[in-house]
Amino acid sequence: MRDDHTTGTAQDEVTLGRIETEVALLMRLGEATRRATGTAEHRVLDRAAYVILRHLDSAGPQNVSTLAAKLNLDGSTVTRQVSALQRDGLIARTPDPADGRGTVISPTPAGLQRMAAVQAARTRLYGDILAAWSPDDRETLAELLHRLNDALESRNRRR
Amino acid sequence: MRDDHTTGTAQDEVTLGRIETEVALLMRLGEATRRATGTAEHRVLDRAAYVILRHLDSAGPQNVSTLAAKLNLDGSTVTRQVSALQRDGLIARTPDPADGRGTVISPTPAGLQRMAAVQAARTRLYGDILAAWSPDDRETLAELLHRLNDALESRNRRR
DNA sequence: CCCAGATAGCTGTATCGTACAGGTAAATCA
DNA sequence: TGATTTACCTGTACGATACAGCTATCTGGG
Repeated sequence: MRDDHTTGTAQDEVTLGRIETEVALLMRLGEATRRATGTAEHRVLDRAAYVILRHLDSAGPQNVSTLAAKLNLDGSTVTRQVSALQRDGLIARTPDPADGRGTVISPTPAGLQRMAAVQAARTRLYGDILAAWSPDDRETLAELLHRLNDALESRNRRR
Repeated sequence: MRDDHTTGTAQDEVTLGRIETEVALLMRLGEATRRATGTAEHRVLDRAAYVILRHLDSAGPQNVSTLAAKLNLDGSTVTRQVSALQRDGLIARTPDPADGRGTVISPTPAGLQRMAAVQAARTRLYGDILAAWSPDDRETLAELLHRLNDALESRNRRR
């Protein structure tokens, strides 16, 4: 990459460009990995379902709109995801006692179990991928990714 | 399922779990950001088109199969992406002089210009998001993401 | 108390990215 | 040269998503 861009210390521009590149690449690779890994056996839980179950697990039962807002998804999308999850017995819908329009979505034991299995498989996968890394580097990666996500999230919220 | 995995220290398991979580989150946020950012003005170039143009830019003109292999995509997918790019004047197809079955895909000036614009916008976005970060931290993030991608890629290739 | 608006969720429809199966034409090899 | 492989395209299907429009319910000002 040449120094196309003037502003700020050139070095910083370069670094930002690298980050942009690497994030784009990671998204592509992550998708490919998920596709390759999932197709085989745990086709059981596609990406959307997994994030919904994770969120329900960590944030507790909640209704569709809340879920949609948290996940940055349209309500209709979540409605459909949730329907599929219910069909598969992974979540339950109960009428919201406090609001006749709402339904509260909660994970079923089967759903939690399924989610945990996928999570464990993914964690194992990362263990495999990062086998050669030092604990320190892993720690730093986790930390920086966390901060990156925080930054992305607060920026998304701000607009 | 505690230390199913032996090798190491519970702490390491925890770190792997965090990495798994953060990567999943990043993919979701990245999608959301792209959607939010892109819709407004540079709806000009969706994700798939962008990665294709980037690849053509960095790796030079090449035919559909090569491109598909590099991008971990099915040939038919790339065929269609390329058709759309051609329709929009962003790439050109020329018959492969060395192989009558093949077509060589190359970016047009318009395509490169468009790609550079999107790339610059994204880089600017990261500059914005990471405004509060020290150059050192940015550098480390870029470096670790690069190593993570390398690891993911070689793992994908290996199977 | 009632109605006007807001909100929760669902359904219809559309788009995008992707895969797989099957076709045709060109290349290659035994 | 004929069988096989390769490169690409087309048909079809699916998953994830958005937006628009619908119904049922809630809520706040008269």
